[in-house]
Amino acid sequence: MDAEELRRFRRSLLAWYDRAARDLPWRRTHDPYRIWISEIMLQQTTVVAVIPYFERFLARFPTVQDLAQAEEEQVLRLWEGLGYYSRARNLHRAARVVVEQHAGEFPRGVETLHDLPGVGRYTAGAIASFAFDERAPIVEANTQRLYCRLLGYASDPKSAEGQRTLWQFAEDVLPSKQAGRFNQALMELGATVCTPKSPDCESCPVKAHCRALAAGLQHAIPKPAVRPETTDVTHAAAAIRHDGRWLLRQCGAEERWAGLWDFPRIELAPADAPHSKGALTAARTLRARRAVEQGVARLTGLSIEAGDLLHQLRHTVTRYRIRLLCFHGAIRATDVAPTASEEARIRWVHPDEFSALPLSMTGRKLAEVVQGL
DNA sequence: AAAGCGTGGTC
DNA sequence: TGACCAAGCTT
Repeated sequence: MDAEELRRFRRSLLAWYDRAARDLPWRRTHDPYRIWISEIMLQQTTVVAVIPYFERFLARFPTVQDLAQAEEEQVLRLWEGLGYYSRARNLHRAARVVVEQHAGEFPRGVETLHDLPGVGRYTAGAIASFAFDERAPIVEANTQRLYCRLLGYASDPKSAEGQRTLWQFAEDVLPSKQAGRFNQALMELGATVCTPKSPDCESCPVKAHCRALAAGLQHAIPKPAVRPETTDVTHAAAAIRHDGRWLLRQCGAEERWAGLWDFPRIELAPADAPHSKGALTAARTLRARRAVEQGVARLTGLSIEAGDLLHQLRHTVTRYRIRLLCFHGAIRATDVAPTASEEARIRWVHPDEFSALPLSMTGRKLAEVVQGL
């Protein structure tokens, strides 16, 4: 676009945003802390899912100081069910950086923001422009799709060349004033008009500037990403009660759901697991029980006996379809002591206290099952 | 630089 | 039911 077309584009977009903008909680403030929280929560997550988490999180941690002083486990507890839990751990770390290295004052400037844990190129630009009105470009899912269509960019937007092209456009298109509002308008257009499946080009305020529409390619652009196929896996867990309390274990740093609590759970070798759609034969059930006994011993240092199957469930996560077999379990001997590191990761929990811990998805589902026992 | 990381909604 | 998608970042 030449300078004149750029001016018309900006004017049309802002005029549309004036009447079409959704009223979202994080659009009612310029507080960088609140904007930061919202941006982290919104990473790969829908607006509808985020809103209740956002309100609850801010009520519990109104300032960056409150967040920095909290225990990580309490931060994770407010994140439970939102997914991508490294976001919560990074958020907590970053709050401590802001308090300790920036005197509790949120840093300005894309580069300083980018240094915070969990803040990448997009999020740094978002905070800088929304909170401080800096002229910082952004590219995320909505704007990536929008820019691709406006430019008629038909190659892979995720490639190095694609990213160079899109970030360059994101910068070129930004006005020198009201950059934050303009970035919001770009995203809003992508989210509500220039949508993935059936873009509403008829009512688009900038359709006159869209190369994809001019070529009739709005459905073919952007080029869809190739997705990895999902793999079937079987996990086995043990539900072990002692004095009315259940044995839970905190997932380790290298595991899925790191930092969250779950019933002791292992992945079964294919030989010990039922075929993905097949029935669980007696022989395989027995092998799964032996495997979960060994697994619990390794994870907790406790000797247990696995009994009948208590519950089965399926859960899909990223690229794995997990089939979970949960067995009743009983402590075999009381004189076995976990090592210190195992000890730190296991807890006997009364059902009334489940809600005080951040639970993994499988932990949450099984907690619900054992509530009724 | 490719792979890992969650969950819920929609079509 | 399953594929697709959502205000990405880290290693």
